[in-house]
Amino acid sequence: MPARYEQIAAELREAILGGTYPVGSHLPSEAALAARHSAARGTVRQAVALLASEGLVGSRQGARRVVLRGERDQLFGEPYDFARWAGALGHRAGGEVIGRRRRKASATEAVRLAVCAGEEVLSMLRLRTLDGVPVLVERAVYASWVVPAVEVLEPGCESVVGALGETAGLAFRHGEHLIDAVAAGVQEARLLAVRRGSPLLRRRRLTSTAEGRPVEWSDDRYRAGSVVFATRSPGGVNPSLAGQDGDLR
Amino acid sequence: MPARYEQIAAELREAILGGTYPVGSHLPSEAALAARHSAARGTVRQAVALLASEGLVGSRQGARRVVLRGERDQLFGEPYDFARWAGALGHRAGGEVIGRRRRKASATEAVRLAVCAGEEVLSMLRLRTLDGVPVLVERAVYASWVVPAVEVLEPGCESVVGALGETAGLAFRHGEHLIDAVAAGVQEARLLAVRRGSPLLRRRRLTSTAEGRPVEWSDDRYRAGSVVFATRSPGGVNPSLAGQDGDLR
DNA sequence: GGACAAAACTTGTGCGAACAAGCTAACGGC
DNA sequence: GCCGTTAGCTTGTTCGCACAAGTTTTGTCC
Repeated sequence: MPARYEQIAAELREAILGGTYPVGSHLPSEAALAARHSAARGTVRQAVALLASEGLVGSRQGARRVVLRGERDQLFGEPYDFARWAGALGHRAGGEVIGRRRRKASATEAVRLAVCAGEEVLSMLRLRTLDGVPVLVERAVYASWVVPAVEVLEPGCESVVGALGETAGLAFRHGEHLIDAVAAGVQEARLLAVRRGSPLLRRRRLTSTAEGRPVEWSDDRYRAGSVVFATRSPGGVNPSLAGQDGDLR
Repeated sequence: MPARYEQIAAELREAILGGTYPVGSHLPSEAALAARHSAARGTVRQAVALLASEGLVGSRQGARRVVLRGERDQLFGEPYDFARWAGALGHRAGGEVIGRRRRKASATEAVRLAVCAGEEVLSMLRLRTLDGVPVLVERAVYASWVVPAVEVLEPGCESVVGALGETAGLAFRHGEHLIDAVAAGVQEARLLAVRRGSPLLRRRRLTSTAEGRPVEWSDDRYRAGSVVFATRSPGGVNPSLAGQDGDLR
């Protein structure tokens, strides 16, 4: 059973999304909510803090909380899962594994995955499609300690992260994203059916366990025009200067 | 004076960044921190929750908190300010205003800025440079209620947001970002000194006051290779399908 | 020594109270 | 009617306590 404050948050969230509290309207006061749910004010505050972190409500000392958004945006805060994401948006995800092999970790990969340099990792190249249209080239590297669990998965498996969550009982969260634009190379142009040099949106992402242990480091390149990344700010999108490999410094 | 939990958080943050608690090490227990600062455990929990939201520490029920990062990344959570950002990274920001005029808000702009459709807004086109190299074309639109405050600023003003914060006493935070890749058009190619069709990283961003009132809606296009956007996940980067205008749905 | 069980420790959740700080609306004087 | 003051409401911060749930260490038995 979820925690009490999560229940209250879920109820409020549904009410907001369902239109009971339209955008711009005020939420009931914490005292009122506490009375309604027979909970302490602190518990209610935990609930609304959750909604605030999702960007649904805003607050100002002294004034009642205001509803800022009336629609959920897709999968906020959840770890990346292409298949689930596409499904939630009513589209059909497909794809194929172009290549999969073990090799030694590069210096950057070793740092990202917090493994020793030269340790063996699993490298995987995948093409993802949306409703049959190729939209994404994914180059993922898995940390050595999950390689056995990943290798037993059938190559056609659509969601490595999802499957690992079930078989290995691991909870994931995303750690970091580095986003920039690059020109399509020869291989990407062929796979995505675009001209060489046309713009691609690149996202390098690190998936970690809930405790912060890195699992997967991936370089994803999206065809321009196919997807838009959305983010809200407390949580912060921050430009940083690009180095040779665009690492954070 | 900042709140108690912010002081404790700041102290812990400095200790982590300063190497007192190296990456991978454990933080003292909440009880120990509470005793050291003569504060209640709840207050300490608020402090470490802040650090956790910044991605500096992780936690697991029953086990001590672990330090996840030892370096601050640039300006996390702060509202966008090109000049300040560049300065913090040791680079010289420059730029010029190409155009500035009042006009009626488009439908999208009206929605974004939460003003009535057709209301007058201030449109501004700017070229930004880093160490003399053009890196960014910025097309910003300001909500009518701040137009007077914006117009009195000299055109050479490097930081509109910063200036408004000082003159009007407004506190800002970012609301939303939409990030994708586009090909350079004729104007952008000329301004950024790249070939037409070469990849640009586009970020459309909404800046709001702390209470959630929209102030600025801007379409920023960065030359590929010049910047990388970084973000951490609780706070969420979420791909969404691209519509005609890439709006969230 | 090694495996198992218990104890000690640590974080997660929840309650209730109190005061501070800021906002709103009602009230009263002009 | 208009405006300033005031009283009441609402959120922000802090305290202290208690128990639940999970982890780590200790200790014991074989």
